[in-house]
Amino acid sequence: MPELPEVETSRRGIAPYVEGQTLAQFIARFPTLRWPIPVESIKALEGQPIQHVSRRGKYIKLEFSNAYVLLHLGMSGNVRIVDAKQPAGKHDHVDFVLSSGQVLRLNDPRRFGCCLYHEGKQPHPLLEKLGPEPLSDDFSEEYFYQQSRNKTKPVKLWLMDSHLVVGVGNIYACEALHKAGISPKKAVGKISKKRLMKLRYDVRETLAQAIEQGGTTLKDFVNVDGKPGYFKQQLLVYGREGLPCNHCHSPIKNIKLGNRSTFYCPSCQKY
DNA sequence: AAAGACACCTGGGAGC
DNA sequence: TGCTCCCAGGTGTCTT
Repeated sequence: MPELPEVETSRRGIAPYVEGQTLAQFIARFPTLRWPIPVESIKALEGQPIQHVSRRGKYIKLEFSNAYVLLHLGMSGNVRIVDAKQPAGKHDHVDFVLSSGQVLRLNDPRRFGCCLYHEGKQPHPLLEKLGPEPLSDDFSEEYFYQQSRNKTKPVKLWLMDSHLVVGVGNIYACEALHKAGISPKKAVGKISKKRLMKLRYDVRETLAQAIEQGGTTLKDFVNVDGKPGYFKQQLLVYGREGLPCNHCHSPIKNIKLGNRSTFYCPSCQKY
């Protein structure tokens, strides 16, 4: 489900209900998501306030005074704020019961997400090697250009590598490349500086617009209010195989790149 | 060093 | 109706 805009939408949705609340109780109904849930460590945080809900890439951090809980939504996860009396449904694996009587509830059918504990000065190992935030100044023109040189990877796979930049998943990689008019197969090292700068701009614009729209709902993504994201209406290529390109009316193609579906317009994105 | 394959897991839809 | 097969918003790890 979630790329950066969906995670940010989730973060913004839960923050007002969670920040400043004390963790009254931690409940894990399933022992393992992608990795085992460190139940004892997180339970030890009971009684402490959750000071801040932040985000790094596609990870959500629930920050306590001296530790944080790291959540990832994987492919199918979502977080909701529900009343404590609401019975847990299938795949409602984790509850953070709050002093308000509400619950931050993590649902993740495929269990590709995670719920981890971390303390100490160093960042969690999973966060350590992440590239810059795409909407931050660290994601600079110079950085983007320098990283691209002498690389033979198809540009789409390069864009989706979280060591380069975080948060760009399959949907937004396809969309940004379409806006930039670049073939997803093109070796990134062979793309001119001018076209790369356009791509960098389009990555940022696509993500920013999707955040504004509350993310993309393909199937079942909902924000904390239970509402879908509205960016799907603006998708230019993703999921539009065979339909006419909005720009040139050629049929959109779907090819496999790195084993992921890749939608593009073979006419607008020839090179 | 870098690219590619594979792994993890459930559910929905297509086709028979 | 029900079976099988394929596909899905991610990403760490192992193999070439």
